[in-house]
Amino acid sequence: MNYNFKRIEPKWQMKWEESKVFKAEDESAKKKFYGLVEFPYPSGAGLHVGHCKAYLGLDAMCRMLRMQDYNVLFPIGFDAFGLPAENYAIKTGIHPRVVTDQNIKHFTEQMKKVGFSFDWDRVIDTTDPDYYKWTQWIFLKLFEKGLVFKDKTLVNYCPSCKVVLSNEDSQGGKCDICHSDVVQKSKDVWYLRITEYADRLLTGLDTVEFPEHIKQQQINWIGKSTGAFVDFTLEIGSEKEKLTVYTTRPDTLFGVTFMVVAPEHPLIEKYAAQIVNIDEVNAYKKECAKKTEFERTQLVKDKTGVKLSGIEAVNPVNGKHIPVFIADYVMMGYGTGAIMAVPAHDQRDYDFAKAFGADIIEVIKGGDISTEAYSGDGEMVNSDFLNGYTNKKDSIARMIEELEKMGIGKGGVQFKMKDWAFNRQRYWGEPIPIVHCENCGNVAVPYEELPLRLPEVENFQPGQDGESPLAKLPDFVNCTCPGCGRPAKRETDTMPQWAGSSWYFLRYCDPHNSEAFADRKKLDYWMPVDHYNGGMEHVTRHLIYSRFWHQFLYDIGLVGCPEPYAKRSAQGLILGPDGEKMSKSRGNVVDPLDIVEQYGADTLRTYVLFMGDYAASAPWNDSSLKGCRKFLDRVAGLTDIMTDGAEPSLESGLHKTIKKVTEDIRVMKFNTAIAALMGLINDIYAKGRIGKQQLITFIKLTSPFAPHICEEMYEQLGGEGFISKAPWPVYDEKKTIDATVEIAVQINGKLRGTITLARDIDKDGAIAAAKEMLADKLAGTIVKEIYVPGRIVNIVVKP
RNA sequence: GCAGUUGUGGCGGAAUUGGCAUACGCGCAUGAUUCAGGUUCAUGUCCAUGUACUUGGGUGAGGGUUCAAGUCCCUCCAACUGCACCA
Repeated sequence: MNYNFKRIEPKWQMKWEESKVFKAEDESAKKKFYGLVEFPYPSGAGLHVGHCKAYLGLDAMCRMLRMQDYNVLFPIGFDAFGLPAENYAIKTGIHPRVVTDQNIKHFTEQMKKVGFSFDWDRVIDTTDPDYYKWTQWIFLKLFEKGLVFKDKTLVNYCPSCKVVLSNEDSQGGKCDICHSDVVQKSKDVWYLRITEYADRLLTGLDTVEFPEHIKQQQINWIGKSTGAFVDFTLEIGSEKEKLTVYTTRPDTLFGVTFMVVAPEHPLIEKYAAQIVNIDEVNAYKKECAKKTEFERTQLVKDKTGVKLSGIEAVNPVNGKHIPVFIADYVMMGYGTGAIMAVPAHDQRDYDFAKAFGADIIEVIKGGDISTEAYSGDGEMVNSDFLNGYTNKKDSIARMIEELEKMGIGKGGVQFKMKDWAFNRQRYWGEPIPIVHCENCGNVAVPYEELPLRLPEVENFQPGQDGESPLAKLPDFVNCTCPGCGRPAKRETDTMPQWAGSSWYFLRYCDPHNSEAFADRKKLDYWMPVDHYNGGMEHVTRHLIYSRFWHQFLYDIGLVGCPEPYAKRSAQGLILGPDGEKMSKSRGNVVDPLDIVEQYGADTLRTYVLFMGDYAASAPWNDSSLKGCRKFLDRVAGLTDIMTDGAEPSLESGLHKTIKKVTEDIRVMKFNTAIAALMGLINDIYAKGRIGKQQLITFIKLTSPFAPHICEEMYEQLGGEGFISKAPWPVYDEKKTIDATVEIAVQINGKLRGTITLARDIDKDGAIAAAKEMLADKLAGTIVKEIYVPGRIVNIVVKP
């Protein structure tokens, strides 16, 4: 057959669309499979080869499963809220809606040209009011259940540009845009109480099939630690104040020689009048405020700080008076913002003690505290009732017991994960459906008023004091309070981009529902997602956020399964031909549509999946791509050597290949599946002929990778309907087993030749045959004879 | 620093989980087809040695277990990714 992809590919793409070949049925007696890929942000740059790799893996899998008679849901959509469209609007004045619609159209065309088997009737767009209505609805449910709260926090703010800056945009304490000094400004922030779900997010991992390294990243991100809260007493002149610290080693309490509080700790303002060196302290605070989080963590070695003169702390277990410092190695955002310092057994405290001349008291034997802190195990000393303990677990348990008895502390846990800051001072996002009323406080917009539509604006620049552009619209801001009917003001911030993607997999189950975010019956049928593939960059934030939303919806009885994703995988990056990460500035970007144009979508598809281990990154290679094109040319050419009857000598290889391809696609080993097909086609050409039915089997196996050419061949061979819906080949186990096997023959583990023997030969027979072959090489006495059936004979001799 | 992953030909990568290392593809070499380039086809291609049959060596380095190690154990080294003063 003459392989003309420019004619074949559009032809089949159109037929698939017209016949809705990939439409998922909401009711079916078939087994269901829900394959999910991360929906793209429709950027102006268009489809990237990275998108192609991410989608092609599951596309091949879904194509095979459909042929295996599964009811497959393989949807796609657009995560279209976000900064690029807004920044473009600021620059050009073109509304983000216009740009987003253009980009979605462009992306859709491009994806169709690659031949993904998406169900195009289920496309969703997070910026569509019919969609974000339900994003807002779920937000209000969270609000209703007390999982949304407002708090003040310090943000980086540029007084000149009047915008809130991210840490990245404010390095060195200077605004990235105008280079004026950035100040720390107190700002109201909406939080989602995700920490409430921290434990659930951890334990849920035991019930899902994620690769170990992905689980580990989530575990690290959540960052659970167990320890204790201990109350110290501060003496400030004649006043007393409780200061609670969090520690993972309460058993080292007798080794505490000073305390440290974070520079932002409220204690300092509260007792400013009593702190003798308050000027010095304030100067230090100012220094710290200038440093970004990033810089603070860079200066790991040099410990800085200031002693709080006029304040002393009392160690609750021995009554010792110890000094209190502020230092920026203690973070306000973790634990209680204050620590008890045990320099003998914590390297940071040790470094600080050396720099500031504090005492170092050993309470665990085993190290040399004259040179560094010792954090290993050992016998407890200088510790009153803990003396003699050698096991960390026991001494910690005993100390917590004593603390609780004395009423000065208790066991507790801490998480690194913080509550989720859920507002942005931006235009192009879901409006937060809250009204501020002087009388009633923060009031939810009534459910029936959703969606709260994003109003039209003329100017997309942020407003005064870094407010959202929405704050400039009196018609939007001024409203009446849903509670008391008095004049009130709307929240003008919008949700972060993570919002829309936190539940999109639910909407795919029932994308056009106007009564609910999805019909419960349909959710129960499709959920959980059977396989979710995406990038490594999303395994912490997006994956955790969406698990959290789903767990919440489960708790309030709106979804039927506790975890949204049964299985997760992550594809590796495609690097540029130079082995570096693809980027515009490097000029090493490969445009998938160029490849489709020049070589055809089937070549692109086959190559991307053949490149190497799906989960590993690999550089793009044009020559290797041509190799895949050659393979497809050879596939097309098979019709020229086709015969009516089957070629018997191909049967065994064909059945082995069915087995290999079927198993490999299921576990995402696409590269070896394609290699097996290449091996088989070499064999077919060597034989010079292939039977018609054998050829049909071969193209069915190839079709998940190169669907267009296979559809075309299937049609020419008289196949009914679409190959995409044809039954997947089944292998006959008997035919995958050869009657004879080649067995390696070794002496002392070294290969000395091979012999071909009957598969079912017994040990004696195999060894006898091997000895016969080795007759002239067997010198010395035979010590041992090993036969691994079907594999190897090893004869151990001693000279 | 901590955690995770990975080290196999000139390159991308295979290896039924302890059993013939380098499947498949690229590249390269030789030959055929072609006016020529390209394409296509055939053969070869881990390294060393030999005319061939052969014989050594070989999976980041070093050691160990085993009849047998890319695979298991110990000690290093390197690279990548994530987190990072988390008390």
